[in-house]
Amino acid sequence: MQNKHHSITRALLRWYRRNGRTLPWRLPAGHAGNITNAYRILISEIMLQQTQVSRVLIKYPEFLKRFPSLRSLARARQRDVVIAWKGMGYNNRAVRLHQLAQAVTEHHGGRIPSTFEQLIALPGVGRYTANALLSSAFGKRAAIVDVNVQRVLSRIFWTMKSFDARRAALDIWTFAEHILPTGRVYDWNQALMDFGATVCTARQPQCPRCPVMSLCKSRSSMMTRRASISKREATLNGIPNRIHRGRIIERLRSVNNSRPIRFHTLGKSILPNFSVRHHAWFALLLSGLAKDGLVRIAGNGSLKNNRVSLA
DNA sequence: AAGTCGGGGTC
DNA sequence: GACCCAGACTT
Repeated sequence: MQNKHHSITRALLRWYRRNGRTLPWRLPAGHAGNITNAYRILISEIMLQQTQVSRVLIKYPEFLKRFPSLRSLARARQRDVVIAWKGMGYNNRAVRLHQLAQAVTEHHGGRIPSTFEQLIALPGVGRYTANALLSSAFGKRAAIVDVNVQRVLSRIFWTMKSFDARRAALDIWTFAEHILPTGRVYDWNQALMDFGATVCTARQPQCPRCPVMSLCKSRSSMMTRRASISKREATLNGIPNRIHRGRIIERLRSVNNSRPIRFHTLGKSILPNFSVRHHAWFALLLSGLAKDGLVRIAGNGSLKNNRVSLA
């Protein structure tokens, strides 16, 4: 069994050397340990949370040009960070990233910390991102489990029948740490993610191109492990509230902050037929955005005369 | 443990 | 039109 792990590790590392993607935030295979800019890795990791590589590739250079260093990011106004975040989605990430930069400036002398406990204490940094930074920015031995690793490992080591998605989600971290190679951890982590993104894909896995097919528990089972049924979200006209939230932020990006937009004007730009019956719903969205620290609501008098801007 | 949080590409 | 995505955070 131990032998099998090693065979798989060897095969995937070999595959990665030949087929790994070249990405602007990544060191080439076999070059781990070179000097890396932790800030650049950080930006990539935050951007990549629930966001495809293809989109990050577009926004990454622009953002780095706008905020070349952690200090420049920490010094910036939050709304400028949110504006620079345009097109990325999940705008809360921009707020937390800005807070992170300020926390690092204040508590760590402007240097991104390099222990798990310090990293995971930072806003917007969870178990995955903390370990990804340890592995990618600091060359430490840390396992990571993202949606790719989750899928690749569960397919290789579990059959469809034996796979319990709920249990596996918890145990996969333990398992990933168990099979983590002693050396070349950085390449191994990158290899798992590239392999999941290009061969062992979610929808139509390219098993004929797989270097470990003969060792894979799920080979020939024709399974593409389906994601769990998505839940119903709160919607208006069938459009989830979070999409409307995004549209509000997008509208506010082009609003001069010294001249906040009126509640009613903002509403009409989001919903063409905006009227009184939408007021409660719209106010709920705005208060949520305010609670997240994304917008500021200046209230004077009635609801419809409130003025809104990016925080 | 379940909900919430974007947006754009793909099939 | 549903699925997918280098997750984090709240309740």
